[in-house]
Formats: sequence, structure tokens, C-alpha cells
Amino acid sequence: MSIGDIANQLNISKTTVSFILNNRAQEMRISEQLVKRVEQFIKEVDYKPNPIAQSLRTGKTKIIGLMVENIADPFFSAIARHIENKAYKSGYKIIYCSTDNDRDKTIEFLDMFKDRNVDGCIIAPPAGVESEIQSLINAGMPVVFFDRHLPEIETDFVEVNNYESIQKATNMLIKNGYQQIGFITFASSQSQMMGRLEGYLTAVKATGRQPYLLEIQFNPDEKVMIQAIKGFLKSHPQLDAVIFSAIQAGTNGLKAFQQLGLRVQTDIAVIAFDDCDLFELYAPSITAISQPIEQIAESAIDLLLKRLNQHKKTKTTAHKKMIVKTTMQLRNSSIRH
Amino acid sequence: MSIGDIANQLNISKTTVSFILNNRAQEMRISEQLVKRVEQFIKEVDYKPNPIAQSLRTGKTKIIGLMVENIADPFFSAIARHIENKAYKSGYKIIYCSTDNDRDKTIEFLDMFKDRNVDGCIIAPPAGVESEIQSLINAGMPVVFFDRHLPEIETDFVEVNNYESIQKATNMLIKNGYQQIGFITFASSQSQMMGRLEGYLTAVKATGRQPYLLEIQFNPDEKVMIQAIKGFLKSHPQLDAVIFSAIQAGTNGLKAFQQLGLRVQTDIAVIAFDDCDLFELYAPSITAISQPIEQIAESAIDLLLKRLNQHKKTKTTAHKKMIVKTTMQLRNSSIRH
DNA sequence: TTGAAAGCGCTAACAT
DNA sequence: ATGTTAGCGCTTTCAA
Repeated sequence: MSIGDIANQLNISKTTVSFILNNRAQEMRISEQLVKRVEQFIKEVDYKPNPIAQSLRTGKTKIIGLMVENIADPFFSAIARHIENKAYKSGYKIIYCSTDNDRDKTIEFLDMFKDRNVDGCIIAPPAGVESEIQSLINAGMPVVFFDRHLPEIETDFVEVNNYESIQKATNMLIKNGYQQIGFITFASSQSQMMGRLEGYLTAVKATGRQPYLLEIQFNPDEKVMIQAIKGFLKSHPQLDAVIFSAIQAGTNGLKAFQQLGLRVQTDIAVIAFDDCDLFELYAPSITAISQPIEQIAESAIDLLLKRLNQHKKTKTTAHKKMIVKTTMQLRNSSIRH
Repeated sequence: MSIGDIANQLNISKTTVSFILNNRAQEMRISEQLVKRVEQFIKEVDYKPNPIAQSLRTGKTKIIGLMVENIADPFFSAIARHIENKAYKSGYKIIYCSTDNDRDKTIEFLDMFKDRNVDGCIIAPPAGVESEIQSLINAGMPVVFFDRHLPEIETDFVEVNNYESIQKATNMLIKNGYQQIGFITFASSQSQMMGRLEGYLTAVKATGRQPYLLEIQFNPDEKVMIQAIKGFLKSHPQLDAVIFSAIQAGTNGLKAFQQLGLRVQTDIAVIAFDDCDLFELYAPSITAISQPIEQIAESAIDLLLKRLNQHKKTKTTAHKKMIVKTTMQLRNSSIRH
């Protein structure tokens, strides 16, 4: 059943039907009566326009590209869920992909977004794809970053206050009397990881303390990561507190503690960036910096939808850089035993 | 840059270019030389065919619809990740959506899959959408179920041995001397949940014991679920062991224990269906039935890809019902203190 | 107010 | 072996 069939059956032209379908009946001064008749008929036969034909004609696909680091990561999958909710409500579908922070994969996906003509995209960008993203933007694609951003690229983004969050956490440990505070993170040049690292270094150096830093090469095999953490802990027995910069660092860190027989809180204080059930239920419970996931997701999709709608009217408004706040979930792991 | 432009610039016809692009040069006996020239040119200008135009013409979109219960659920997001990997390798993109086991939402998504002309779909179906899915299948859409299936619908599916897994777990508790074993699950008519419940009931009844059953109305608000579990535990103080039928039951169950001051292992033994870091790191560690997530995902996408390819040749081969096996992760929570 | 027709980019039947 | 052309279903300009 196509628009032509409808036109035939009602003995009118495709044009008229199309105008009515696109809510331009009034504008085109089509008689109320005819509009009613057409709408009635469309409902009767349950006609739905073919979105592919629409896309070919209009250049719009009503599809959003969502590019995360890894959809299996609870942070990103939670983000995906909230984005899905809002996007579908606005008539958009979502194509997702996981970059693993891999440059080549990312570039392939960016090409795919362009080829497939997605209307816009929401991206947690790895470093090193600046020029590709820039040319996407130059080609007119609305792009929103989240979780991190690329400083060279001028576009909307949503990020948390990474620097302040970790700085504050570090200062709290210092205030609680911890002397030798380690920071376990992943080797990364992404803005959010750099922010967290800087927050730690600033706080530690401000008190004249020595920083103890482990930058793990990210590895999907958790055994390798645990091994790296164990090595670091063994070679720095003086540590009385440690901050984990991300959820995988935190959970693998706890496993490393367990394997080494290190007792959290008693032997070593802990604060983790990102929160989860594990941290709440662990004994002792783990102090965590929780991100406002829903707010991040909603802001990202809102920013994108705004761009998608505004296309009709004017051109570019200034790009929004949103920094949203984390919350410290104060638990037992960061309190003197 | 379209196929027409290429044809013009090379002074040949669109057809020739199209045949070459679609690897039918040999079949159409196009000269090696011309093929080379065209391929060279295409590489030079980095031409990519417009997938939307292709879709309109061929009716194929190279898009797979993935319908899960909730993409934010770690089980489903892990599944999504593995499916993504394989699908992209075969040139398919994925549109995902979360049903929340809601019938109306599901039907909307099914319509969307049809309207959008996805080439096939992978679905964790809620109950009550049998006729809609059947008509989708009748319309020629390849459908693969996973995690659960709809008994009335004849199609490929992948599921774990739910019944045996829980039966075995229950028997293990019995053998370990536990007398009053409870089962905490969600009210659901889905095949996987029914299987687990039956496994429990069968094992308990076989020994003449009384079943203690809590069927929680699934509620996104975890406070409500915890409350339900607490109520059940309080009204059944005789329980010395409990089996959780799903991950949300397990984690919320642990929270309920904690709030009630019940000590796992000392006061009550625990086995949980589904595994996670929390269960491994909890003190005491929680015995869990882990699903072979990668195998489930790979089987599902393999089954679908097979259907998608076979379309070309013959019609229907018999539908595959795959039952894959869970693994019992034996830990401390199910062992007498 | 409504209709005819071009054209989005592609594939493939048919013609040469 | 290569070219011409219809048509997938839609939107929109132009004409009536």
C-alpha cells in the first residue's frame, strides 16, 4: 500500500495525499472535507509511509547514531537506555556502536554514520579522531559529545566535573589523615581521565605530598589489569589510601586487594569514581563518586534534538558546554577504622 | 557523487558501473580492463553507494532489529555487545530497543521493525505478543528469540537450560542439608522464568518438602522490590536457604538481607541465577549460576545471519531450538558455615 | 484547491 | 559486452 494506491482509490492525486500526510493541508488550502476523507481512509487501511522512500527524498532518516566506548559497560548502557527513551518519544531510532576507544573502529563508524545518513550523533569520542569528526561536522552533521570532549572541536558536549570531584575526594582523604594516597587509572589522553588525574595531582601536590600513580594500559582481559594493580600495590606498601579513577579500576582493584589479602578500610582506604551495587554492598561499603547518569543522557539527547529541530529555522547558535556535578556517596571505605 | 556521475565521467552507463559494484562483472562478461578502470576510479573518488537508495530498490536495509528487555541490564547489554561485534563484521547495523516486557511498547517496536524494513530481528519476547510476531514472521521477516521463547511460535531460538539449572541448584542445597528452601522470583509467564520456577518446585516436591515461593511484581523502583523481599523473609523466619531466580532478585535480595541484619551463609544460604562481580566479591562470596552470555549472543546472531543468507537460495529449513548450558559458580554462600 | 511530473540514487529487465 | 530505461515510494515545484 503506497501513497499512489491511496490516491487512486480515492480518485485524487498523490500530491494531495502527501500534503495531508505532512500536515500541510491547511497551508495548501485543501478542503476540510477531503482531509477528513483521506485521514479516515488512511486509518482504515492502516497506511504508514515508507520511511526509506522518505529518507531518499528528504535526506533525513530519523535515525540517531550513538557511539559509546562499550555498550556492555554499565555506565554506557544506562546512558543508552535513557537516550533511547527520549529519542523514541521524538520519533527517532538509534543505531549504536562500541568503539573500545579504538581509532580505526571509530573512524569506520563515523563513515558509517555519514553513509547511512543518520540525522545526528551522540558520541563518547576517543582521542585521535579530531579531523574526521570535524569534517563530519563541516558536512552539516549535528554532533554531541558526552563523558568526554575533544578540546579542538567546537560542538555541544556534556561532561561531569571530573577535576573537582577527584580533587575534593583527595582532599577529603587528606583531611581524614591519610598520608600516602595512590591513584589508579588508565593510560588515556581523554579529557575526562585527564581531568580526574589532574584533580588528584593538584590536591596531592598542594600539600607537598608525593603522588603515587598507576596508569594501566587498558586491557579487556581483567586478569591482566588485576595483575597490574597487584604489582603496583606490592611495590608501594606504604600506601594507606587509594583512589580509583573509573569503574573497571575499582572492581578490579577490589579483586586485587582480595587476592593480596589487603583489607579495605583496615589496611587501606578507598574511594572509587563511578558507583554501583557492588560498592554499596561490599564489606566495608566503598565510598564512591557517582555520576548523574540520567542527567548526562538527557542533556545529551536534548542538545541533539534541539540541533535537529533548529535546522529548519536558523543556522548555528553557540555550542553548549555542559558540566554536570557528581555526588559523593560517603561510605565506610574512606573513614579511619 | 552518484553512480550516474561515475558513469558520465567514465563515459559508460550506470548499468555497467552497477554490475561491477555488485560483483556481477564476470557474469555480465564485462572486460577485465573496464572493471579495473572503474574500480580504480571508485577508489580514487572514494565513492560509496547510497545505502538508502539501495534499500529502496532492493527492499534490504542491512539493519538488524535488536529487542531486549532493558539495554541497561548487564545481561542484555553484554548480549548486545557480542551481537554488535558479529553483526558489523557481516555488514549489518543494529537498531536496538528496550521493551520493559511491556506488551504495547513491544508491539510498537515490532511495527517499527516492519516499517523500517529491518532485514531480521533478534528478540527477547515478552508474553502476549504472539500474534504480532507471528504476522511479522508470516510477512517473511526472519526472527530469532533468545533468553526465552514463545511456545506457540515456530522460529529459531536460544535459551539456557533453566529448568535443570535450578533443579540442580535446589538439589545441591538439599544435599548440603538445608531444610527450608525459598525461591524468590518475579511474577512472569515467560518461558525462562517458568522453567526456573518449575525446576525449583520439582526438586522441592520430590523430597516431600514444602515450597516457599515469592513472586514479586516486577517494579523498576528497587525500593519496592527490596520491601517485598523483606516482607517475605520476615514472614518466613524458618528459611535456611533461598534461591534467587534472576540478577535483580539477587542484588535486591542481598540488600534486603543487609537491611534485616541477616547474615548470608551463617543465617541463610544463597544461590543466585546469573553471575556478576558483586557475587564474586561479596563476603561471603555468592554461589551463582552463570549464563554463557557470549555463546547465547553468538548463537542468536549466527542463526539470524544464516537465515538472512539462505533467503537467496532455498526457502525454509527447520527451525533450530538451541539450549545452552549454564555453569554453577560454586562459592561460599551455599556451603554450611 | 488539486494534479502532473520530476527526481532522490539505485538495480535489473530488456534491448542492442 | 554495454546501454536504455522503468520503477522502488516519496516530496515538491510548477501548472492548471
